[in-house]
Amino acid sequence: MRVSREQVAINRQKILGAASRLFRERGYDAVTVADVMNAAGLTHGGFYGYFKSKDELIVQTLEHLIGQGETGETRLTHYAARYLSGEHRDNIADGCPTAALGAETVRQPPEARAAMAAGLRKQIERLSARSQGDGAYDAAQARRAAIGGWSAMVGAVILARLVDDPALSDEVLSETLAWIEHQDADTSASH
Amino acid sequence: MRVSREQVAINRQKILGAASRLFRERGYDAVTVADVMNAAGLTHGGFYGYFKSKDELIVQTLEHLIGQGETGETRLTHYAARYLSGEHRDNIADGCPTAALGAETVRQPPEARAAMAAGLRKQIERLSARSQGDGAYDAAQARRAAIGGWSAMVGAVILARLVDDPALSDEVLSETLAWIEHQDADTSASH
DNA sequence: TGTACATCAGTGAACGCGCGTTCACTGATGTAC
DNA sequence: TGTACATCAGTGAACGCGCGTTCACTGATGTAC
Repeated sequence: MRVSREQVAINRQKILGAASRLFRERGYDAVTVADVMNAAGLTHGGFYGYFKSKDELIVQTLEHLIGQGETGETRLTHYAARYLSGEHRDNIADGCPTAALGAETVRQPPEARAAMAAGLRKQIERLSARSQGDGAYDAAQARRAAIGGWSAMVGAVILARLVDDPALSDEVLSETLAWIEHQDADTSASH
Repeated sequence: MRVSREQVAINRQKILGAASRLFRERGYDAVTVADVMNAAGLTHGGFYGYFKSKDELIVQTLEHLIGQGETGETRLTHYAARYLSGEHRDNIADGCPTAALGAETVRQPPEARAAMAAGLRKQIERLSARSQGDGAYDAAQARRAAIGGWSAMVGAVILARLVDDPALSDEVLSETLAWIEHQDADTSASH
């Protein structure tokens, strides 16, 4: 049964939203086209009216995820405090796409990697932008802190999710946060 | 055709070796049982004489990888210099199992996660063990540096492999290394 | 040490299942008058 | 504004393929005498 243009646009968003959650939760391979369509309230046959292939869905889902620009905190240590929380670790379906899918995206189509790379650039710039008033602060140093801090955040969340012992998992998050904070305090103070 | 006991032991090692490389290179799902057996010089039918299932192969491969204790450098910054090199980034098949497979192992059997968790503990201890002669050096601080530094290494290699722009990829590696070195110098100097 | 038989590692065909993808069909939407 | 027809979004059965796993068979190894 045909459906209004407006509904088509809504359904497209529903499909991308469902794929965004499912891919992060289970990885690309373990999610079927039927899974995504069912989660969006449709049947699998209609999928190819929206996307040419599952690969194209992967690419567009990543672009969708990267596109929805994160708002809010950009200061490194404040950002890290939220990123390295138990809530983020435990909510992979709504969490950072890089931590959930970055490692497997290496083996995905070039367009998928390109979307992830664009996200990384964006993230480095976001975290490099220091507050006003430290004009003397070296831009190169801010960029270095953004790259190093971001690497540590992504790695720590991956490790914390991997580990089966809750105490060790918590320790990875809290110690990495403390390490980033220490680094940041030191760097900022050096001017 | 039957084969000597000795040959069986050799074949088992060949299978684990082939699986070690293939899983890191392509991920668990994209590697078939037949791929592994062919790479080991056998045919797929013989697989179930060695392992109960593909899942068991995954677990035993991880234990095999974790088990072969890394020798060599344990000082954080020296270790990081090798880890954050272009060679390591470009040789995923022989590289760090955590960087290659850590993220997807979250969705694998509990035994697989347990093997990875054991590897993490080992790695934290290895990198926490400071050289003799800084007895005054705080053990908690060494552990923090090991956890933070290791998170940054794993994250950076994953990001560097993901990114399609070679310049940005190199920058992620070198800046993360510089960041770890800076952190370490500062921490060590504080005593 | 030799011989005869039992064992069992490896082979390759076959099975069953689930997945991505296609397709004929349905019926509501959009459009032309 | 109403009516008649064309369009096309969504459905669900079906297809083809590749994968994990099983199995009957083969022939070299291991063992008992």
